Amino acid sequence: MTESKPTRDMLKAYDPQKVEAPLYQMWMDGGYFKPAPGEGREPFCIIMPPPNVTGELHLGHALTATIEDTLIRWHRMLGDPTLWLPGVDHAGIATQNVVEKQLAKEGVDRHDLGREQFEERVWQWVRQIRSRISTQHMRLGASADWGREVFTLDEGPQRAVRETFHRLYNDGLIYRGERIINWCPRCQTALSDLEVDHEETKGSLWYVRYPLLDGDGNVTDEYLVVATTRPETMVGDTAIAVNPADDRWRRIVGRTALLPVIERHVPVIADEAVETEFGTGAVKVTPGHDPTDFEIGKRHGLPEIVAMDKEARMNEHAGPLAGLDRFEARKVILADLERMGLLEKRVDHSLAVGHCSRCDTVVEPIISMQWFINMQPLAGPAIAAVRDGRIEIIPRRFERVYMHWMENIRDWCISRQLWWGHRIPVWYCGDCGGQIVAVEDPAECPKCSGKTLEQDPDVLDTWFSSGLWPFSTLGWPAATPDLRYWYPTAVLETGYDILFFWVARMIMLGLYDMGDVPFRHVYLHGLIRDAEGRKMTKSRGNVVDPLDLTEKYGTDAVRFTLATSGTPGNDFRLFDERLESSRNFANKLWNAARFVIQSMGDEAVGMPQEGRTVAERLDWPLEDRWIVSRSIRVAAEVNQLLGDFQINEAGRVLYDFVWSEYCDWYLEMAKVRLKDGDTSPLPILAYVLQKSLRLLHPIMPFVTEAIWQHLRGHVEGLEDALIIAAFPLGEEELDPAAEEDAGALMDVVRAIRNIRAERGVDPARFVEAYVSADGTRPVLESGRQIVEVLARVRPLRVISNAKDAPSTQVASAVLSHAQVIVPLAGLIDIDAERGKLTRQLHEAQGEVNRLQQKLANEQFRSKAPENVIAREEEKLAVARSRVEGLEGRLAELG
RNA sequence: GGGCGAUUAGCUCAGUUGGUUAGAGCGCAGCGUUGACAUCGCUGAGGUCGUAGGUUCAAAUCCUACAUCGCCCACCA
Repeated sequence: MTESKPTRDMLKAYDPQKVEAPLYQMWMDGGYFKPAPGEGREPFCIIMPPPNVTGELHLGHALTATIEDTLIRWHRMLGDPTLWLPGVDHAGIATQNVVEKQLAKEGVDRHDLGREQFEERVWQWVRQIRSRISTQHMRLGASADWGREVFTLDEGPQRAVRETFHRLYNDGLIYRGERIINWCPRCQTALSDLEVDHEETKGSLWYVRYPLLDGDGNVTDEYLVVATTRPETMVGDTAIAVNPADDRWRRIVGRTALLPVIERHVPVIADEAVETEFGTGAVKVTPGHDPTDFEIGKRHGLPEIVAMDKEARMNEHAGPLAGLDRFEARKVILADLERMGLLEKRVDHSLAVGHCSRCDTVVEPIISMQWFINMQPLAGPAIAAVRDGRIEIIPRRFERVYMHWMENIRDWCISRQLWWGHRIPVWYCGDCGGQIVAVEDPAECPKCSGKTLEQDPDVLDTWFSSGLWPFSTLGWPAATPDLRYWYPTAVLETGYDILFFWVARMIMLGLYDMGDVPFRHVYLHGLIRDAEGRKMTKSRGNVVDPLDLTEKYGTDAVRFTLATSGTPGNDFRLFDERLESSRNFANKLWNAARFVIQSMGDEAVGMPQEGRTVAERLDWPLEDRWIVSRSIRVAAEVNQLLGDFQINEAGRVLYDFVWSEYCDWYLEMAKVRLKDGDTSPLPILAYVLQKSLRLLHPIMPFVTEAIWQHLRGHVEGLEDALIIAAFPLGEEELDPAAEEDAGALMDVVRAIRNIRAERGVDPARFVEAYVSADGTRPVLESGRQIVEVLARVRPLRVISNAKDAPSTQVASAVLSHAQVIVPLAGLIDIDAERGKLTRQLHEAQGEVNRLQQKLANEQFRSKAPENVIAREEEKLAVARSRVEGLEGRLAELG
């Protein structure tokens, strides 16, 4: 293709707002987000957790997008066929609530509109939000294959839902029945156990007397005291229960008590579930309004009385309480009991009250006809999949959490009395009363051919369709090539807060429908908190819009911050300072590139052709060998870290390499030659720069691509776009000798700078310096110019013996491989100098002693691995030479 | 009631099979603006790795207990 000469005038500061949108467009136009075939390489697929259509994306989504995009871009650059499949979730109850709130502002409720119109109203909302969500993802740089975006209510997923329901039903795993469920009186629907948040609440425990009856049903003087936190549910009592092993109560088991207020006769029964320690050891049994009591009731065949309506108002079974709100009813019945002399006492008691996770209303346990999935048969294979490693959860500790939940799993109430969602694919025949479960809408009753069919009005829990997501998005139940190729997917990445809601169910349903796990790795990220460590919530008003951040700091800065602020599974706080530092990093990279490009002539620079082995690099200048070796090491580390999902560490390694090594040292070293008109560092500058861009691109796609496009006209052999450029693997040969030698050289520079700073030498002034360095002498000879320029030394005298340097009016430093002596007439305080050297000598001597002891230890000698011993010996040698050097310096001082 | 996480520099956090003198960012102190970057550079100060035991040649890292904070799960009504 034709190389257009890109402009060399890069802006002085990186301006994200100028480059991001055009670059994203360029990637889209290039079709780079679509999977490319990769010969013999394993496909890499991530199904994006579908954001709810309840509103804008929040920081959690930005974190998800950053982590997933990083992995996706990395694999794409590795040459793997890579698919990131985006989607959106209809989010049944949550979305319905959002739209209902809007309606409330208009003074209407959904019943005023009717089901059809209400649904249309929700669809309007969905259309609006969906495009906003995709746009936001694009602003974050998400390289998802937008052409495949799926919505949970699309035809495909709808089909998957019906198919799965049908299969589960036929296998006897879905059933309909009257069970006690969690009812939200505000949302007016059943909830699953997971949708109930338990809040520790200070409440009361009331001790109520229940008179006992004699054999003829007459009230006696005897009574029984039961403790309850919910006196209003008394009206639904159908028994009193005590523990069968409780001697205090054994004699009254079998007798009958009189339920106060209602005056119902209830039996005293014995059941193991009753704790003898609690209250008086006797409890009221209310099967209609308490899960435990429901179980007791089943065991003893007790009547079940539901004494509340859908809004949790007391109903006709509540006697004198009928028509009262449940909390009002509590007050009334307590007053009645008090008046009747049946309220013995009240004590403080704290209890966990269930609240609707969507609207925070106190949930009412209530008996209701609902659809359930029998989970135990599904949980078994899902437990096995994690246990035998077919699925790995990162971090590993969540595997235990997962196991615990799975092993104690309870049936899942999947029906919701909502209008927004997947309608339950069950029809009831008006003629024969038959129940039809079908994938396609039935035209007539298969039993009686009746035509008056009515579909179940309820919808499914929104997580039912989410549970099918890894394969419903790929075409299941159709046997599509996509499904065959991409399933099981590689990684499922999401917050740990939806491990049970979503991850666990995908695993169970994936195994059930597909016969294979839905993904190999589950990566769980932590929650983002505000700078004070608080959870971000709308009510607290501390929610941060990720797009505000990208506007302020640039997308790459936001991504880098999110990617490096925390470790898998741990919450982290978001700080402005951190974002600033990330923004500065992007700018640093930009300016380093600007310098490199400006240093180049009109001729495109070729990068070093040789260099895979150290032998090919031996005649290069030391600093070139050093930075190239470091870049190889860093590339290898980054691949390793990304493979281990340690994105934060990978980011840190790259930050340090680019800033502290490439910019702070190599660029400055290269300038020494460049200033002399020597262009020989250019190929290395270009080589390390483009390599750094490749390595950073997955985390910081915009600034790296922007630089790449500038660089392309100046450097030969760069791919058209960084997004599809090859990722460096770091497989070339390392050059440890160069790394060590360059390290020694930098130590000398640092030591001289230190001396200058401590003595207050005028920064402009050149100083004379002596370096005695036996082993590193050739290094210093060849690096003389670097030391002279970077430490402002003139001249640098490399000597073989420290004694050959002046001994008066000098400042000195003893390094592991060299001694530095800087004559500074008039600036030296001998006492201070002596004090400093003496202190260092003490430290060094201590080090020598410690190492000597360690090495003299027979246990250590015999048990520690050889390389550890060798390293300790090397350390001892270094420490000894340092001691000698320091003693020498002190002797010179006199 | 069970379980999990955190506790490392002034602040926020890294530190993944136990093995240099425990690191970074920000902040702080001193110095520095003649062409990459003040969104910068140089130099530096700052930590008995929560406490107490234990295992080990060797512990921030493994084990036990405890403390503080946070979270999850749970049918003592």
